[in-house]
Formats: sequence, C-alpha cells, structure tokens
Amino acid sequence: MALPSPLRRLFDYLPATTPPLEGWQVGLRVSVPFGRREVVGVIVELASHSELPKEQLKCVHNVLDDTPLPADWLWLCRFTARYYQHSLGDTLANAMPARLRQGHPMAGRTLTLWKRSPSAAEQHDFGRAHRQAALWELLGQHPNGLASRVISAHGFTQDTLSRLAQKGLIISTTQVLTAAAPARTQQSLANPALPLNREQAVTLAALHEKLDDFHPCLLEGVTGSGKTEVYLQLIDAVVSKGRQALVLIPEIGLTPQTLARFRQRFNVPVLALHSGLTDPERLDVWEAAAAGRALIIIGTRSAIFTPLARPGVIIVDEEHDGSYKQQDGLRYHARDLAIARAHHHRIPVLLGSATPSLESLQQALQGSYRHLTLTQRASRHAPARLELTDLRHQPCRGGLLPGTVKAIKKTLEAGKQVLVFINRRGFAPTLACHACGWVAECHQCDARMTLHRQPPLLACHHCDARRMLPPACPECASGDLRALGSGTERTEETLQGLFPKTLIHRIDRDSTRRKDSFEQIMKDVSRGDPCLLVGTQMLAKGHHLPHVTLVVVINADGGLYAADFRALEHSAQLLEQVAGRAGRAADPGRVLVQTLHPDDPHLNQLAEHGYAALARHLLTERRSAQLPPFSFMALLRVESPQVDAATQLATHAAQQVRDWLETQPIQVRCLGPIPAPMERRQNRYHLHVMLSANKRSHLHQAASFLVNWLENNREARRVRWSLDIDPQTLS
DNA sequence: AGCACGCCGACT
DNA sequence: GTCGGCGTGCTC
Repeated sequence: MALPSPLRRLFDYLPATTPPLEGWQVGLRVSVPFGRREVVGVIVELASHSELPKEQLKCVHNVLDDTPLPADWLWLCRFTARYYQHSLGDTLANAMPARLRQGHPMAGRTLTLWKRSPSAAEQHDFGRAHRQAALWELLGQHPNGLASRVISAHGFTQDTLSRLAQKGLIISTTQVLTAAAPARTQQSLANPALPLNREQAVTLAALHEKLDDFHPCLLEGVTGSGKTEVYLQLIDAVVSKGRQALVLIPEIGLTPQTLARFRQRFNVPVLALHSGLTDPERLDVWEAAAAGRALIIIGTRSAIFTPLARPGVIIVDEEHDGSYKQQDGLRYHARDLAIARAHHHRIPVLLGSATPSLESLQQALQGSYRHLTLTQRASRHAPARLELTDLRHQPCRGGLLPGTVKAIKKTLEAGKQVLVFINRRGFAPTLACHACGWVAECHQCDARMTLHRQPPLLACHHCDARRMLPPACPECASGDLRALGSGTERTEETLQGLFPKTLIHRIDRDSTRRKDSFEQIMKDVSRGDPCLLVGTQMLAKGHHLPHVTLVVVINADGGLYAADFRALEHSAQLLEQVAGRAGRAADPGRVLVQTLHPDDPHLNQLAEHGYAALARHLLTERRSAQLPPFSFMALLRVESPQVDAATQLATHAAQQVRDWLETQPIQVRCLGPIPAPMERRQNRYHLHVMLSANKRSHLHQAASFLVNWLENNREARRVRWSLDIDPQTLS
C-alpha cells in the first residue's frame, strides 16, 4: 500500500479474506489500520511474500473501490513521486480529489434532473405563487430536464422546487453518471472559428501534422498575436476526433472572461477546475474526465493531475509563469509534468508564451521541441518598445519623474488610459528616522517593514507581523520620521494630487482583497473612459486593456542585480508582459521605464530588441556559467527556530553528500551550506545546500542519497527540511 | 505527518 | 494530586 504519510516507503498488508484473490487489483483504494489510526491508502503492488514476518502484518479493513483508480493517473503520480523524491502515498493523496482522500465512494455520482410531469396540464393557475410559475415556465423550455444546481443558478430556491414536486406537477429522474463517452462530436465549435492570419495558419497546420504522437511545441507569440485562437482551433481538431484536451493556465489566469471565451466557442462542455468548486464538484470533474465524458478541462497547476480516458492534447498557456511550480510540500512543476505526461500518452503538448522560460526556449532552439512563432499583432501595431528614463539626479514625486508626469497628462488629455506599474504595495517600503537613521524593522524577519496608510500601520510582507506607527523614533525620540520610497498607495496619492479630476484605480492585493472587486474594476476600465490604473504584478498578466496607450514602470531595477540567477529572466518577462498591455487595440502604445541604471546592457537589449533577443543572449550567459538549463539543480532547504540546529544539520548533510560523492563515479557539485537570502523569516533560520550536475541522472542519484540520509537521521527529525528538485527561486 | 508515551513544571 | 508542555519513537 501507498499510505498518506511522508515516509518514502510502502507498507504490506494481508488481504482481508483468504480466497478469492482475484478481486485484489493495483489501483484500488483501501482503508487500513496504520499506527493507532485508520487511513485511506492505495494498492500499488501485489506480492506473495513480505519482508516482514506474517505476525507483524495487519489486515486490510475495507476495499473502497470496485474499479481501480485510472491507470494514467497512477502512472503520473508514480512518475511525480520518483522525480521529486517524494513519498508515493503522499503524492497520491495530494493528487486525488479531497472526497477520495477522505474515503468517499467514487461511483454513484448521480445527476437528478427535474422536468414537467407528463401527466400535468400545460397551463396551470399558480395564483400568488409567482416563483413557482416562473420555475414551471423555465422547465417548460427544457423538456429534457434541468439539474437542481442549474435551477438554483437561475435563482430558484429548494423550497420552490419541492412545492412544485409536492403538487405533482414536476418529476425528477436520477441518472448515474457512469455512462461512457458521448458519440463523436462532428462540430465542436459552437461559434465559427475566427479567420487566421498567415502565421497562425502556418502554426496550426504544423500542429495538425502530428496529432497522434508525442510532439512538444513551444509557441512563442508576442502579446496580442492570437495564441488563444490557435489553442481553440487545435482543441477543436482534437475534440472532433473524440479525444480530450487539458488546458493549464496560471493561477490568476482563470478569469470568468477566459472561461467564457472557451465556453462560447465550444458546444461541448468545458469543465473548469477553480478554487470556487466544492469538494463534490471537484470529484465530479475528476470522474467525468476519467470516464471520458469531459472533453475540455481547463485549470491551474493542480489540474495536471486530472485523469484522462482519451487524452488528445495538453496545452500550457503562459508556460513561463511561476505559479506552475508548487512552492511547498510536493514541489512539482506542472509544465514539466505536462511534458512527461504527453510523452507517456504519445500526444502533442503545446507550451505557449510571449516570454518563454529559458528552459523551454533552449529546448526549442536545440530542436528538442518544435519551435513555432507568432510575430504579428492583431492590432497591426508592432509591440511598443521600452523607453528608458534616468531616475538619477532628478526630482521625483511619488516615484514619478517630471517627464513621466507630462506623458501621463498628455495621454489623459487625449482621452486614453494609463497603466502605472509598481512592484511594491503599501505606501512606502521604509519608515526611517531622519535624525539618527533608525529604520522600522520586523522583529521576526531580516526585513524592513512596509508603511501602509489605509489603515495606517507598519506591516511585514514576509510574515504576519503588524505594528502601530511609532509617534516618535524609538531610538532617539526625534519626531522626524519619514517615509522613504514609494509603493502603490503613495503613487496613487501623488497622482490623485496631480490629476484631481481623474479616476484612479489602485490594483494590488490590499485593494482587491474583496471577492470580485478586481473583476469589477476590469469591467469599469473596459468601458474606456480615461483613467489611471496603479498596481502591482496583478496588472501585468494576461488582461486585455484595449484603451491603455501609456504604460509607466516606476522602477525597473528590481531584478537587475539580484543574487538569484533567474531574477533577470523573471524581471525581463515581467517588463515585457507589462509593456504588452499597451496599445493592444487601435492605438499605438508607449512604455516609459524609469531606472537608476539606464546604461545597463541587459535592460538596453530588452528595450531595443525585445525579450526574444535578450532571452537568447541570457542563454549564452547561462551556458558559459553552466547554469540551468545547461545544468540541473536540487536545493536542500533547512529551517529551524534555532540557528545552531539548522546550521549543524545543513553542514552534516553537505558533508555526507561530499563524502559519498568521493566514492561515486558521477559528476555532481555540492555547494553550501549557505544562509538563505533572507536568513531569518518568522523567527526561523533558513539555510541552503545546493546540488548541481550536468547530467540529470547524476543529480537524481545524489538527491536520492541525500533524502535517504536525511530520512534516516535522528538529528534531521528536529529540524524542518525539504528538497526542491529544479528550484524556481533560490529564496 | 499524526499520534502516543513519558517525563517534568504550574494550577485547583 | 492532575493538566499539559514538547522531546522521542513508531507507523506494515
């Protein structure tokens, strides 16, 4: 059995009944006694012998399924557990819907459909019961019946429904949702396909060539070049063959608009996996996909674990996006698993991005992936180039240069919208004493606290610490405390002072905490009245803002000189994505980028030649430095409230690996321990040990040794540790 | 991880 | 006299 435990081993159990043994199959869920509790596990092997004496084996309590969990899903979980050096039982538990994890039955998902009773008369006098009359009317339009969820979605209560039922006017039929796949859909597009430009047509033709084999493709298409239309028509081709399409999108990408666009185009159900689903609904989607009834499944990272009865294609939109990497527990990368899965199924996999990750780009350039490009924007305007403006030696108000303010004014006067991008939320990133130099620091982290205005307080962005504003400097009692630098709140305030009559929308995690408020703002903005949008990363991704013609980046320097070797790549992706917001419709756009390093060669290359050129240059740098994608990494993170405990374990672990490597014929580098970039976080000390190798198999052997050593080491039990294969960030 | 055991310090 | 703090050990 694989059991939900971090222990990276399997457990043997005796079958509950002696013969017959035929019922026992790999993939069945069982409930078994485990320690002093009862857990849900999965049979992953059948054996006639155990290494343990029979007396020590317990019996299976219950078999929970009559058919095994999907084989493709089981394969993916096994692959994931092995690749990420994680417990198989824990991987399975993570990858299955909560209802299955809790031991609920899979079969017996039923759908109750309500329709008019055939014996009831067409006309009926409902008197004052208007809601009942309306529901009666609604059901008249749906002779095949409606699910109660759909009925409540129309605004009817359970009460109205049961009253109609009491009167015998309506009846319910229950159908078990285990039916096989629907008949082939001749035409899955409900709305006609949009005409493709030449590039799109060439791309689609290339994709059509090889629908029945593993075919990894990178679609590198500038923002606004119509990647989504290519996805839609590719999905159509797959669905027309009766096969399923799995679409992955970044965390914030699954907006109602995106979903609506898919739903409007297809006349087969598009099932979405989003955070709003209840546990039973989630199980429903999972089951429908496993049975082959769901033809199009769209979801975020975890959707990669959706079983597919007849897989046809996997699409990973915005494949460079960091949210595809899980950052705790089972640290998988959904894009990488998509590739592995497509290879297993022998189906095409399409990675799409305007700013591809260097990993995927390198695969495409070396010919391992098919490289498809879209360079033309639908709007006919070339993507706006970045204009660098020098932040040095010039007076700044709220982070804005005089020239920037002038450009904003001009744009607003022309009746257009402006997007101001800042990568810091809050009012100011620092509160400092002008008399003695004291700065407000977090007591739990090696970080400065951010000043917030609404409500006024000091907040740490790395833990949950909140503090009142000190009335005077705690060190020297001076009253001259000043806010240094600018965050979204301050820039918003400054802009409101400069443009008192202009509507300003601030978009950051603080202002959009309320559910739907982000969607509401986007709806207002889409009407096109001149306005200012001030916000963080949230603004950079995917949203169509046709009326924005000026984009301002307050400070482009965040990733230029960071310790993390990927910082520059991520920074360039972000800048290019922000710039892509400008001029998507009829008007050409302008992108003003303020910087303290206007001579930085990387920034200049991005400004003059765009992301595609910079990315290719960064690859040459990565190659000469032997960094990913030209080498592979595994990062051991160690953390403890006691510095000594963490340091000691990290030191021992690194030493163990080095000693072991001496005896092995493999090439692996072991670096560290080194303090993590922010060593103290929430009063816990973080250290890293880095393994890197030019051969993936070598890295995995070393990682495997390390995890094994840690798991069997008593000292490691008092310290929290985790191994991150292919780490995305080094913090 | 999750749970029990066991051994010491602060309350009714 | 007990409640409960977390160190240690185990899970087929």
